[in-house]
Amino acid sequence: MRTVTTPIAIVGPTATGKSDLGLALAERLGGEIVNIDAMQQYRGMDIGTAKLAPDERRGIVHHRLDVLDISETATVANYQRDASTDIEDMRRRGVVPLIVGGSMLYIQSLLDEWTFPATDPAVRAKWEAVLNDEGVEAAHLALRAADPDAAANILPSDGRRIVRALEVVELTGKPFAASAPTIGEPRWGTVIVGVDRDTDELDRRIELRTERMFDSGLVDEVSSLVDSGLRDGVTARRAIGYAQVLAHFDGEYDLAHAQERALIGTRRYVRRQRSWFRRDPRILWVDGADNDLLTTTLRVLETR
RNA sequence: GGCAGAUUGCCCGAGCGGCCAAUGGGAGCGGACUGUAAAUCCGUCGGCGUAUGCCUACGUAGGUUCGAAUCCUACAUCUGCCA
Repeated sequence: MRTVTTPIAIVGPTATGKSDLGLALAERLGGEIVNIDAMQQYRGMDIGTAKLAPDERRGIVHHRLDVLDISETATVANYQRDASTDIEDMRRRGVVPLIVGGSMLYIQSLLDEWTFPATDPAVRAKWEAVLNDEGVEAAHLALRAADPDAAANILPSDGRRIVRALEVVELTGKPFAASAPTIGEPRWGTVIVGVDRDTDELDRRIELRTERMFDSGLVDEVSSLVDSGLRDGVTARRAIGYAQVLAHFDGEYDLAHAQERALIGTRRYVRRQRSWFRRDPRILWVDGADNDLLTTTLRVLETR
């Protein structure tokens, strides 16, 4: 049974209307927002991440927003720790935590109490060097020797995940579980609401939104972020929109093409989000196009 | 007006007599996913349907051949050069 401080998560593909719903619920229920979008954690990444401007936040407190410097590496484990602290504090204060965002891994690691093995820059650098110098086959071979089960579960071409597995095995001396833990009872009894929309309609929204981002200064934003170290980091520069504008700065293609690539990247991101969320049976889906989404959502919440 | 070259599946682009429903890439669609996750990676990709099967397809129409996306002819459209 949902209580006053049971967290509510608003998840789903990008551009469906999660932020608005989050705000409406926060106003109605007396809540605060916990952002669960990896890229919106970055200070200065505003236009391209569709971040709510301070004056659009209707006075609602937002957590986990603008908490990272552009050159810092965003990590799930840090997010998990910090967001948990925020949420527990809110519950003590009698505030409803509204967890709003679309970063799939972040959501699940927060609500399913995943424990992430440690990381070590030196060890990771070592395996990354193997990956870069000797190739992905060599890295996979190394993993096969160190942890056959993990190697069997990670495709021989997936360099990123091979490196992480090698890192974990070396640091912990234990095998790396290369698959996600089973979906269980959500932490804090969190109610998970998913917002989605008809694909054609969502595609149109994404197209409009991308156009608006480029028209309203995304290029300038990226350019000023470059000055403050965007290229030095490893996470922020890969964000959709930012990566394409950077490629444009590097002369890879013209601006129109950058915009086109950003649009396509967003669309594909939506597909990955859906494919991830589809397997989570706990999600209560609502339609972002609903004329009275707040009422519908409140009704859905009452069933829990 | 003349000469030369082009026309391939949703898009780009290989193929230049049989091994072609047609290499590649992109898009689309599906999937994986434990400290970069807006990341990283995989599959699929004419239709029917699962059969060493049928149908429809390489600009259009006809022809040569046992057999054509590939050769020939005409037409259409586009591009370059000459007028």
